Amino acid sequence: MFDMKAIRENPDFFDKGWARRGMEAQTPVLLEIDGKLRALQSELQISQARRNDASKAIGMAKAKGQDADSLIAEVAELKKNMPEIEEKVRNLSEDLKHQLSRLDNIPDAAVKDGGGEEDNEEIRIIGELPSFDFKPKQHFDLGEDLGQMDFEKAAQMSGARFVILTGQLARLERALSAFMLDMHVNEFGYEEVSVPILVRSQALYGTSQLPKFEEDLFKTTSDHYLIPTGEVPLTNLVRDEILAEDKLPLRFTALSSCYRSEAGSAGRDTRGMIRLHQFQKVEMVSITTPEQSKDELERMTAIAEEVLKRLGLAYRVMRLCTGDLGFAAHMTYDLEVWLPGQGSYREISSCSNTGDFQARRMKSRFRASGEKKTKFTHSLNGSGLAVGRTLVAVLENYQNADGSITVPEVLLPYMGGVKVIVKK
RNA sequence: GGAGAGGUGGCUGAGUGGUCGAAAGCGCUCCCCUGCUAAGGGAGUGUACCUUUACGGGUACCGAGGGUUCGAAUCCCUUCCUCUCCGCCA
Repeated sequence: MFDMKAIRENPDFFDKGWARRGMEAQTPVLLEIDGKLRALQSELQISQARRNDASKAIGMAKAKGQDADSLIAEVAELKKNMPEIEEKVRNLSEDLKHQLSRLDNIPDAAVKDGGGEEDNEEIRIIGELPSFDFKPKQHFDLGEDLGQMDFEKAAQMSGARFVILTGQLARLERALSAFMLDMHVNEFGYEEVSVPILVRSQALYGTSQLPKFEEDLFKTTSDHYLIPTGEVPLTNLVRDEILAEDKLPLRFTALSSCYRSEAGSAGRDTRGMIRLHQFQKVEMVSITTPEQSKDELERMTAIAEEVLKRLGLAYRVMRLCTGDLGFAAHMTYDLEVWLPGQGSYREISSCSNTGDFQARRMKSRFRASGEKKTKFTHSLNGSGLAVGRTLVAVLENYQNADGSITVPEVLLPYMGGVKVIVKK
């Protein structure tokens, strides 16, 4: 969401930004609505001011027992046109808000122009690809052979794109979550939060999944939505807040289930745990000042990378090009982990700086001490990491010739003595 | 689910149709006084938008959205939320 005043002052900047995403110039329409709206607002305000003055005079006259009929008649006359103007103002401001809420964030200058995934920039490649003296299997074969990953039972009760983990694999998922959370909380200053999974539309509007992407969400009969990411409740923690500058940055982390309808991805990643309707994710969210957000994105990305490093997983860091950048994102780094079974890199984390884009939507502001004016905060979100996909990565990278899985060393404290996951 | 009560500024809490953006207290900021901590005195202290070179002026907002009225924090309707009791329940 953007400040209409900023658009008014520098329309070229915005049109150029949107052009980089392949969008047409938006400001002519916006400026036209805005111009009409402000003209009518001024007109309305003049009438309101006169009405207020007259009403006060009526009050005073009546208090003194004087006759006020002529004043009342004057206001009645004045008010003849007001409802019409009021309605126009209401319609125009709703229209403007609607238009603004559907416009993508402007990409950072550092983001490369591009059409899609294929144009993303490779920033760095970390870790050595593991070598096997046998043909590495994919995670679903490994999991099913271990007898602890069941897609059929899951399909029976829930349909496609669900999984059931049992035994050591269920424990491994829990271990991964706990390992990640402990790291964020104990070493990197994140506050752990336990969040609602069901939220109302306004929360999703704040983080900008709504109004444009409703089809990607699950909705309940009580008009709640299931969160597609922990970003939603974590970022909404500062909705309508005016924070003291010295409290920033705020850093939150949460483990949550995430729910996605995967509308439009029929046929993609149909096998396995890569793309499910429900998955676990450890999310990081930072609320910062405008000056801090650039560095905070690097910091957050580094923390997500640290999880992969400690797990001994090879990965690469991609900076998304304009064509692949999410709606709310100003700049995004994707972390892609190496999956030897699949023989490719797959996204396991996505860290984004949204600038003040979300903050404007949810009115999250801060004030420097002594300053009178408030400013919008910046918000960032990143996976640290997607737990389900991390489990996939561990299985494929730590598989042995006999189909067993060696537990990565950092997870041992969480595995209750289990060093190797074997068939039940 | 049933029955009630209530949502006011950073906080507590007045205010049931008229000069209320809102008393008072607390907190906070600045100043004064007091030979350092304490106490006291004075001034200021919501958000957003429009307008103005500036000083300033205007509008809206008392959970949210409608309505009544010359005039609404106050009356009416809808809705969300909170609390109490009962029921149910992890």
